[in-house]
Amino acid sequence: MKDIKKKTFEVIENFSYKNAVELQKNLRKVLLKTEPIKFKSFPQLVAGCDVTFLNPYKTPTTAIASVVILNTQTLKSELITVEETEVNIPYIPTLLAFRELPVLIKVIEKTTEKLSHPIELLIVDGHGISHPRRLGIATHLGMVTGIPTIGCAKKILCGKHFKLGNKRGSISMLIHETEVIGAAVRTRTNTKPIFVSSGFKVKLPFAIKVTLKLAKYRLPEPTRLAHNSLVKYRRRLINEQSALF
DNA sequence: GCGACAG
DNA sequence: ATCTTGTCGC
Repeated sequence: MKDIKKKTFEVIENFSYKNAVELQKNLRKVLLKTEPIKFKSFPQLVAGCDVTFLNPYKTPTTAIASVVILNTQTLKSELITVEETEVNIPYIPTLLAFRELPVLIKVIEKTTEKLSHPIELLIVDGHGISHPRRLGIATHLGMVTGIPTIGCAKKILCGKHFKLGNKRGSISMLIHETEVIGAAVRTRTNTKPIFVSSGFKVKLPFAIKVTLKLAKYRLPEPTRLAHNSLVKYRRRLINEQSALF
């Protein structure tokens, strides 16, 4: 996957809409030749990641990313890593990955240095293949790092689904152009569903199973805790800055 | 042509 | 994605 990382940074460093879309289409072809992993047992540790920005409406700005390693038995975090990077690409629908990937790759590499084994499974805040070109950020990140990933988004990017039951565990397939691209999953009774999809090397049924097992609240614990850690980190950064004068 | 559009 | 108070419902 060394080549994929290189190509990704080439597009980011000389960014254009056309080149970004072209890379997604090429990665899609590679993905179709990739065999999913067979998980023999439920992983002991599952990672989750999220990104925030110092000023989300301004470009360039500072991107901050967090990875949480979660113990799936206790649902407690075992390790939290945060990293920062400058970003020059704005948010463009369907091209989110090009804005958030550099800081995510950085924080994942830092996390891996601290661990004795590679990350077995990673839940990403965003879509996997439930994307117009089937190449959302969760899929792209998995292909760059080689880590099996699951996409968990709070809103639909594309596709439709039938109504869900109101109870936790209710599911409805997300369909786009007659294809199943993911699922709307009710992780909490009487709460809006989230949208789960295969990212990299993980099949949809397992992605749904993991998501439901790790979701105490609306979002699965790995991504929820990653987001919480970023809220605290960002607040601290902003307080330090305003305390300077 | 128009609207929709993860974070 | 951020900011922001109270308010409603489980």
